[in-house]
Amino acid sequence: MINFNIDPRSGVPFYKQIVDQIRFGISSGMLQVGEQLPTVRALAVQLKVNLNTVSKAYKELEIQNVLESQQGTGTFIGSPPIRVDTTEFRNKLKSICSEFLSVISSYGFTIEELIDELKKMEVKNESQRN
Amino acid sequence: MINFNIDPRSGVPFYKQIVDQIRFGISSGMLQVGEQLPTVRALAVQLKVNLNTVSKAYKELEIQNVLESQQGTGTFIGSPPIRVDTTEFRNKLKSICSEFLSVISSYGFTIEELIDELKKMEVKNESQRN
Amino acid sequence: MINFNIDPRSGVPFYKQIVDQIRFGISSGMLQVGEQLPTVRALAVQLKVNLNTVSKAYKELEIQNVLESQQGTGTFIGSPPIRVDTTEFRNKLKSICSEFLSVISSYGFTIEELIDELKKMEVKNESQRN
Amino acid sequence: MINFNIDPRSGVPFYKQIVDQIRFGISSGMLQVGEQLPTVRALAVQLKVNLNTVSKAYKELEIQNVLESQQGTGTFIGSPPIRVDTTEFRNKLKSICSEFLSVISSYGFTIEELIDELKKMEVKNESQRN
DNA sequence: GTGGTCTAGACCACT
DNA sequence: GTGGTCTAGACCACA
Repeated sequence: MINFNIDPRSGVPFYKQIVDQIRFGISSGMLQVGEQLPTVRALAVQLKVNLNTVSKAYKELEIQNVLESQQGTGTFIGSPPIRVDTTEFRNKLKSICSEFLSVISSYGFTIEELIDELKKMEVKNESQRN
Repeated sequence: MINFNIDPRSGVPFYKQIVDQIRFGISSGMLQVGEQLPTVRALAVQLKVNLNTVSKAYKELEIQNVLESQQGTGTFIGSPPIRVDTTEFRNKLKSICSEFLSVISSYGFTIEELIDELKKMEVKNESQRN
Repeated sequence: MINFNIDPRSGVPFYKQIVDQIRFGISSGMLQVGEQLPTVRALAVQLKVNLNTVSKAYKELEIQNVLESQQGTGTFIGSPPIRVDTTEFRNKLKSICSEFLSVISSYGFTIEELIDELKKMEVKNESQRN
Repeated sequence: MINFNIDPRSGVPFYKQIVDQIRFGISSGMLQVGEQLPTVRALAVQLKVNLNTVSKAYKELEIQNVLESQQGTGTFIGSPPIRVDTTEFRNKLKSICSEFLSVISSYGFTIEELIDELKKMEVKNESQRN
């Protein structure tokens, strides 16, 4: 189960925030394979967003085989996809990092501080998983 | 001097790619305080984008006091801002990291891979600076 | 709500006139935190300027954290920033005043006339706020 | 005699900064009617700006009858113009004030603080004149 | 319907 | 030749 949460001020599209939280929930172990997600309607009410917004998020994850919908029963976590390690994929990582560094440098943080912060989070995540 | 480069397929707005590269150039030491940037026209031609797009990028950085433009003279790297270290600031780092982790995990990358990638960039910058 | 108004003969850029009026609206209490501004299209039509011009004005204020835009939703007044009171800040006020005095004196106005005019504006704002 | 001074970071055009300083010098009593100004060449060297820039400033003030040039002898302060108090003029004051308030509010200052600062400057100016 | 981005092309202001 | 502004019109992303 996830504690969903939308931040309207982050600039990240609502539907994408939902997508990200589900993906993160899975990769962090908070969401298990086969587990049922809240209904579109329930989540929309909870997050105070439009029904279409939640629907869009679920649909995107279905297309990517992260979720599985069964008519009349609900939406469930699918089995984890096999990781394909193409150069295109590695470049994606680089480009995300580059953009990210731009953001943190606009706040005056250094790469070192960033790595330190990420390491803290890494440790925290591991302890949660055990 | 920077080797500017636009990737039209990345989905990132052109003007933002320019902003990112300038920010990255400054934080990595490739661009020095007072250094002149290419003219808006020259960069527009080089990147094969419209003049306004470059102008928009320069303008954004000028508002944020990263660049300084003088009509009739050119655009230059401004002096770096003084770092104010409040708890609010540290929290900002956490929230950015958190959002960022959500993005990378949605692509299936782990925190470890991310940190490795960032360390590479850090080393690269340092060797460039010397 | 503001009664927007563009003076094409003032020499001040259109987008800047919009920026000024929004800023003034906020500091005078005419615009409240969270309040929605006219849509870019609506304001463009009303002022008979191009959509991009309004967009540019909104964007500038968004970069400065004065406004918050949500794609698909609208543009809203953001919360005011926390005031940091350094000596550097006080000096900034002096330098702005100095530059300003230079401008008004170039039109033949005296400091006294200026202060009178500012006081009128101050009073006007207070009565509007009640 | 004036201590001329150009601030490239202020955003105000160089030639306008010169114009403003001369006008302010006159209205504050630092420059007296008939007094000779530095030659175009001398001022250009002193301020490290282009010769054309100083020339443009002097020419603008000549047109407005603030300065008088005598070929071969130099440039002098002319007699003060008669103040014409049209409504157009009063509106100009209002529009300058409005723009100015926008600037100070972008730094988080209030009208009250501004008026206080201006009053201080008023007193200072008067004591200088006596 | 909302904001975001981009182009092509024009004209202006400043150095 | 430098940056600054504006228009008209197009297409995209989001709620």
